[in-house]
Amino acid sequence: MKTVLKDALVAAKGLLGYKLVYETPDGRISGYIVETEAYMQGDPASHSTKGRTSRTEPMFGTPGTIYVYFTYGMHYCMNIVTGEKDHGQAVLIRALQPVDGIEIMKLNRKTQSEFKLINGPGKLCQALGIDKSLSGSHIDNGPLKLEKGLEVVESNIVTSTRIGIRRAVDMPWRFYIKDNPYVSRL
DNA sequence: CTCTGGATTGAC
DNA sequence: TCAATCCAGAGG
Repeated sequence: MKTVLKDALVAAKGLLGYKLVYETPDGRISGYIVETEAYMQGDPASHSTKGRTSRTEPMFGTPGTIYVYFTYGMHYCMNIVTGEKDHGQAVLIRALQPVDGIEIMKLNRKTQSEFKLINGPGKLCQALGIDKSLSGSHIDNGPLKLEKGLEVVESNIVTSTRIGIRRAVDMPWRFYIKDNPYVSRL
């Protein structure tokens, strides 16, 4: 795990196929990571680019720290911090292929379609029931964990530009599993 | 304190 | 194509 989180670009690709697991009082919710985006140190599109603030403080923590932020007045998005402590790098988890707790997620998301359950960063947090309170926790000692999942070979990874950002729009730092029906979009 | 805009989503 | 909805961050 340590090597996977060595750097945001390495992690964004390397985390594809990993199983993201969330232990809740109602049961285990999990899914395979199928889509990610890297936010680098000094990246104009990253929340960390302007330095430490109360919101982005977790981004400067040790690799494996969870960073959750609230946006557009209604959505949470979840990241896993990578790289060295104090570098401010992270990987945005954009989509999962549902594995455990599918019924719970359908209730959380108010939809029956398994394909629209977690095919976007805001939907991911809604499906799992994640909010800001998890920001700053760590995958090694919190309710949110990573486990080995699918094997994904380099030739099955598609690279593209990131979605929804205004700055650094040309950086090819979004990655997803080729032909996977659970990604947010092609 | 006020103002602006956003790593989104779902409805039209 | 666009409104919903509210907080972080910047500026006064």
